[in-house]
Amino acid sequence: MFELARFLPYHINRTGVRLATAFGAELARHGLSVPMWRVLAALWQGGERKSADLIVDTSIEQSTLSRLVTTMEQRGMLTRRRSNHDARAVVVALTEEGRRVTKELIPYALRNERIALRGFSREEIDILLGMLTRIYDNAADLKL
Amino acid sequence: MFELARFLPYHINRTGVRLATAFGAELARHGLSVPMWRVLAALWQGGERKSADLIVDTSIEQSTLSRLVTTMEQRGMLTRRRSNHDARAVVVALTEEGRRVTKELIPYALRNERIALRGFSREEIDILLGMLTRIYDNAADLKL
DNA sequence: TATTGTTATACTCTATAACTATA
DNA sequence: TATAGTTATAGAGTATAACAATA
Repeated sequence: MFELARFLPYHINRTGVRLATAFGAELARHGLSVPMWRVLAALWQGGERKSADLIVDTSIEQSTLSRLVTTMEQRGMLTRRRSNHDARAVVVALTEEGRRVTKELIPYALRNERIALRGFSREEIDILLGMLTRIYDNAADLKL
Repeated sequence: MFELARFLPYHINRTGVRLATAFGAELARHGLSVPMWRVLAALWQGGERKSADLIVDTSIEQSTLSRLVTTMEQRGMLTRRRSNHDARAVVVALTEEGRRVTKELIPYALRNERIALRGFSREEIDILLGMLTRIYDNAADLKL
């Protein structure tokens, strides 16, 4: 009827916690938190995103993101400016320093991923990422 | 070099956050948090676990778990007693009320899982759970 | 001395709502 | 009126270390 060992959210959670804890320790040595890394990683491609996009990209809640961006702005990792197209929206962009620290951390992130996926074929990884995307999309229908 | 869309921790995190947020809303209507549900779910099979086991089962950090158990004990969901075999260890057990609320929540949990896994075959689910377990095991080697 | 768990502290993230500004 | 974001506040989780009890 209900077996924890076959319950998907259980497996997702424990795997996610383990990955985040390990990388979080490395991030802490660089003075960063995991949510900060998520913002940097989301900004890495393209270099800038609207706040609304960052909420989607990072799964960080709006008010948390707003203050996180303030902190990171104060530390010189990114800039915040109003959008030209819609002055209600805010565009967040990496600074040179933000790019530097992100570039410095990417090898650690990829190394951890490689270890986590040890023994997986390229094909298996594609299948896994596809499944996680399908679940993410399906879960949009879960009622709050 | 680094693509967020192909980065495993990114997919794990956003899927986990979405699942936890949706079920957390249901739990809140029962006066519970997601970590509380994790404790209940871990205790469901067998009805009791040592604190050290619960840390593994729930991925909740030791001091957080200790106070969480205190809260749940005060609310009558579970009991805490010293182990007979080793009086350093604490055994946590569901009360009748704890069993009742867990039993009440299981259908919601299973319903959410069913929606999240919509379109998946039984075979695919087995493959997915197997992959997540392999990643979890591999990730034990990540250095902190 | 080592292990299991509790408590204290400071910090971060979340949730909610009130607020500001722009549309 | 609606939308994007900020700020305020309270609550919950995390990290670390100090502490107590037991081995």
